[in-house]
Formats: sequence, C-alpha cells, structure tokens
Amino acid sequence: MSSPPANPALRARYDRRRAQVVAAAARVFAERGYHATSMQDLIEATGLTAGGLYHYISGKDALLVAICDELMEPLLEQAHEIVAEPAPADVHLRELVRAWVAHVERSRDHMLVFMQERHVLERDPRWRHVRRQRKEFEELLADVLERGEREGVLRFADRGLALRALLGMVNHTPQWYRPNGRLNVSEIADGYLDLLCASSC
Amino acid sequence: MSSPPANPALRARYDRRRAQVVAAAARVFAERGYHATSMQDLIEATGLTAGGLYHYISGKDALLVAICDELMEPLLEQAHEIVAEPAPADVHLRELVRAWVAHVERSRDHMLVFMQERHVLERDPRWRHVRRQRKEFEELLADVLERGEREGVLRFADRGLALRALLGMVNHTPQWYRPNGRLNVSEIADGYLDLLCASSC
DNA sequence: TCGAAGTTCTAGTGATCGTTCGGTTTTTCC
DNA sequence: GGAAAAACCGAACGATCACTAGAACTTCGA
Repeated sequence: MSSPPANPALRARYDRRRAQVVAAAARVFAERGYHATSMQDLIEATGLTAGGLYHYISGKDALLVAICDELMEPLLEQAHEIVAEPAPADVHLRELVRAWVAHVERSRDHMLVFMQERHVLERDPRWRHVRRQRKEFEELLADVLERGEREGVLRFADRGLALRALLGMVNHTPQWYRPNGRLNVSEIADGYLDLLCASSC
Repeated sequence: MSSPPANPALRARYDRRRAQVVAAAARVFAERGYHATSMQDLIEATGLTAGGLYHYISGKDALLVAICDELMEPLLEQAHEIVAEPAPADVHLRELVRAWVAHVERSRDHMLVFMQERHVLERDPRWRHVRRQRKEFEELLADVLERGEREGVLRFADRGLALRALLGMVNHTPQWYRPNGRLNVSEIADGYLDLLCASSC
C-alpha cells in the first residue's frame, strides 16, 4: 500500500475509492465469510487487479478492521449523543435500540461481518480497539438498563439476562432482515422493546 | 479415509475414536473458526498425524458436517418427542426452549460452530440436509407459537418477530454462557420465556 | 506540452493450504 | 505365535494463498 495523496482534492477521491473497496469487501465477506474469501474474490468484486487493490489497503486484515470501524464508530458516536441528552432511561433505551436496529438497514453487510468474524476479532491483539468499541457499547446499554431500574421506569426479572437477550435479538436481526420486508426498522426495534419490558414500560 | 471395520466390536471402538476427533475439531473450530483452522491445528488438537487423522475422516468439511449432525439430530429428535406428547402449546414451548438451551451446556462448541459457519452451510449444496434440519426446527417452533395463539394460551404483539427474537436470544447464548455461571440452563430458558410472553403465559 | 503525482496492471514470489500414499507399528483372532 | 486387519505415521504432492516489485498508463497543475 502506498501512502494516500497529499493534495486535498485528490485525497478526497482516494478516500471515496477506498470506501468503495471496503464496501465491496463487506459485501463479499458477509456472503462468504472473511477467511473463505480469497484476494481473488475481492479482485473480482472490486473490478481492480491485485496491485490496484493493494494501492488502497495494506492487507486483507486491514479491510476487516475498516469494516468494523465503519460500523462501530458512527454507532458509538450516536449512542453517546443519545445518553448525553437529559431524559429518563426508558427513553434513552428506546432511542438506543432504534439507532442500533437502524444500523441493520444502513450497514447490513458490516454487521454480518462483525458478528460472523467475532472470534477473529476477539483473539487477535491487533484488534483490541474493535473489542473495546463493542464492549463500550454493551456497557452503555447495561448502564441504561441499570439506571432505568433505579429511576423506576424499567423493571426486569433478571437485568443481566435481559441485556444478553437484547444483544442476541438485535445482533441476530441482519440474519433475516430484508429491505421492503413486512416490518421496517422502527417496528422491529419497538417490537424488541415490547418483549424486553412488557411488564414495565 | 478407509472404510470403518466390519467387526461390530472394532466398529464401536472406531466410532468412539472418531467421536473424539470430531469433539476435538469442534473445540478448535469454535475457538478459531472453521476456515481459520488448518489441518495442522487439528493434528495438534487430536494428537494424531495427518495420515492418522484421515483414517477417520474423508476431509476437513466432513468434520463440519459431523459437528452439525451431532448437534441437530438429537435436538430434532427431542423436539419431535416433545410436540408428540398431548399438551397445550405453551407447555410444548417451554419444554422446547429448555431442551434447546440445555444443548448450550451439552454442546457449546457444536453450537458455536453451527452459528459461526452458518454462511458456509447456507451456500454449499452438499450440506442441504443440515439446512433442512435447521429449517425443520425453526418451523416446529413457528408451529407451536401459532398453535399457542389459536389455543389462546399464548399471545404475541407480532408472532413472526417473536420467533425471530427467540431464535436470536437462544442462538446467542453460547457466546456468553459459562458453566457454573450465575444462571443455570433452566433459569436461562425460563428467563427467555418470561420475556417472550410476559403478557400471556 | 511537459514533468510529476497518482492509479492500475502484469507477472510473478515464497509460504501454506488440504490431501495422498507407501510404509510401519499395533491389535485382533485363530 | 503367526497372519490378517486395523491404526497410525510422515514425507511428500499440486493447488492456492496473501502479497509484491516494477513498469505502464492516466490525470493534473503549470
């Protein structure tokens, strides 16, 4: 991989092209899996050749990191904005889940890759920051659930299990969600919330 | 791979050894992922050598199929026994989820592999029967939910979404479940059911 | 129009992949 | 104890893997 161009205008074009490469990689990784995808597959998906592809990335694993970053950074930023607003915990929870499920629509491939290659990310020390992002999001959720009970606006038979169930439900969504399906993303998010706190909120 | 011994006693020993090989493969696949695991990894995990390993399996993919079969066949059998008993649908559902979650404890590695390599199984025509088994189990669950509403013992805001949520919750369980953890498998199963039908059963 | 910067291509590299096969050791059974 | 069956070994095989070097082409500013 060469360094990106210094000229700002050219840099913008470089970034745009690189984003196309990452998006194509996300599509193929989501379909075939990261390890099952060869550079040849990526070459065909991008329309480039080997050398051209390596002009934009340092290696196959850099693509995986880029995909995870593109997923988690905007989600985390959005999440922090939500909980920064003064509001009761149940409102925060609803907005968090809606933003999260909305990501299924916006970045379905990214989420599928992130879930599918979880074990890769969990083990490699190079990808500690991806692990930290996931952990940060889950802790943010856990805090909201805990605060909800303290504020009296949420109640769970078992808060820990409720968190795990929520993570399971939402993270499983990209496996079956189809655009123009029967339910849109806010209906799905609200449906999950109804299940999670049918007895409280 | 050579054919298994004809002699029944020797055949039993052969099968036992082969089961050990499959179990070792499940452990490594669950940790590293199917494609990321090399035959060298499996050789080290089994304590055999390349030739010895291929005495029991026809190839790497046969191990994946064996793992999925070991998971789905007993689960499906158990599920059919449960719904064959005369009982209301809510009872069937509870027993189904309990049996299912119990599989997390019994075959955690198998479940992790089955979930992680879902995309492999979904695409390859050789593994149609594994897909059919998964589909059969999900349809069995769907039938119980539908019957529960018809019988008036279950009620869901959205039955389709409830099924998807249940699949997400349970299939996500092996990601966080630890033996000797705070909750045992029936507590987990009942917790899921409380979430799923807090307003009905 | 010319040189520089940026982009893409071609033709490979060594390493590692899953797998094979002839041979050796161990076990079984009469 | 001896022959046959079974279990296991390990040095290879060809294929494919991720990746690279260097040249060719394109785009851009002056």
